[in-house]
Amino acid sequence: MRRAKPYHHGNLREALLKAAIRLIAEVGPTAFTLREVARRAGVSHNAPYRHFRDRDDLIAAVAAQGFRELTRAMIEAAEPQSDALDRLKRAGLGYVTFALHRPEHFTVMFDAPISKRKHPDSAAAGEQAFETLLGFVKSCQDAGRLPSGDLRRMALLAWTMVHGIAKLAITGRLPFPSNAEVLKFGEFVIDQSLPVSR
Amino acid sequence: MRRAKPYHHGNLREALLKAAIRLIAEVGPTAFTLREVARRAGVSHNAPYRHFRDRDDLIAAVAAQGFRELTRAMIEAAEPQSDALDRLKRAGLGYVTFALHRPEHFTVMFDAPISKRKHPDSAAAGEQAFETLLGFVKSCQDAGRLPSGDLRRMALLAWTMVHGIAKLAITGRLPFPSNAEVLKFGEFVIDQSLPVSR
DNA sequence: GAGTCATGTTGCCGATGTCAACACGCTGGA
DNA sequence: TCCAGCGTGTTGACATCGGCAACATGACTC
Repeated sequence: MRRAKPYHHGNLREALLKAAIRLIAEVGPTAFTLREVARRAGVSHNAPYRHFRDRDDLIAAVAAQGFRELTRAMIEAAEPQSDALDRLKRAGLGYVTFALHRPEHFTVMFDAPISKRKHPDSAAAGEQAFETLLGFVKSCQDAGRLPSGDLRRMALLAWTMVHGIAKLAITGRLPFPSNAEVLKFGEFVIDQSLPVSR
Repeated sequence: MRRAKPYHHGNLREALLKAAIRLIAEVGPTAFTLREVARRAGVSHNAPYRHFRDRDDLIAAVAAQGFRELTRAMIEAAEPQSDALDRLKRAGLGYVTFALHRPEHFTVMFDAPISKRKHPDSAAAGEQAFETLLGFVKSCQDAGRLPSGDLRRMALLAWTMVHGIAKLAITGRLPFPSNAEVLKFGEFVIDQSLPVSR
């Protein structure tokens, strides 16, 4: 029979990360507290320091995890489509959808002051998310669905659009009552701004 | 001869607001501290409570002030132009420029969790900023420089663009080393996405 | 079987937000 | 003219937080 409370947790790092993500979703990145995370993981207030350098380090880990999930969300959203341009659009809407479903997590990823130097893994995960979006744009160019031109610039244009919508929606600045309407607006913006030959 | 330290400050509310804005610019919205603001204004740590309900209330006041300045920045940026479309573009670039020059202040305005119910003045200032942008779009429609259509939707499109650029640039996500290049990219995005008849 | 090291714990520190009680001094009515 | 009331600022206290140091536990190695 197992001890009710073994001295060593076994997989504390994972548990802390999960608890942190849930706590941030509940109370927001500002009210988020290292000690509360420890409490929820059932360990003492100092146990987290064995796995994360400090509060910011845990937050950076949360951000990195978020970027990985965002990358997957875009890929999965594009999956069902076969046309390159449709795939790009879906990926963009997947980006917005992720932000709508996990606004606090998204906020941590983009607005928490995370030093790239001190948290290179988080930065790398962020760049991979962008590279994913860039891949979809490149596919469009290769398939002749978008004008060949400065690839990076076009990807940044797409990113600007979806990010703008996501941030405005999250902070309650868009006058749309439902996520569905936000996404409809998202489609409008994407269609409007992509330089598809018309 | 005046007392060196009169018991009553005279204009403490203004002084606190200014100190808060400067402090946020220096250390960011997260590290921002009520007590440090009081210290800089030369009053005790509890004096601010006579003018602001709590920390969030002061932050909301900072945000409101920021929105007023943003509104003015857009208007002044548009000023020199006579063509309606040029005025809209300049206003948009003014929005981005404001964000680039005062990133922490901008962050407070849009990313601090400010309750609209508890801080209606801040919300009102934010809406006025949007109404200003909307006015520029309407002028374009009236002058036939933009297709007449859903005015609000078009204004939201414009807002999405400039906000997306601003946020990405502020958080160091755009690969442009100078503000000038960010603004050049901004022009590209605006030209690309505004449905000017071509 | 003993020692070593990663992993948790307890105790402590200074700083913060906020509440309560008190101090000052302007202003207006007797 | 005086004093009472009230707006404004101060002092003191408390719980909580992030983080450091010292100690406890127990798994793995030789």
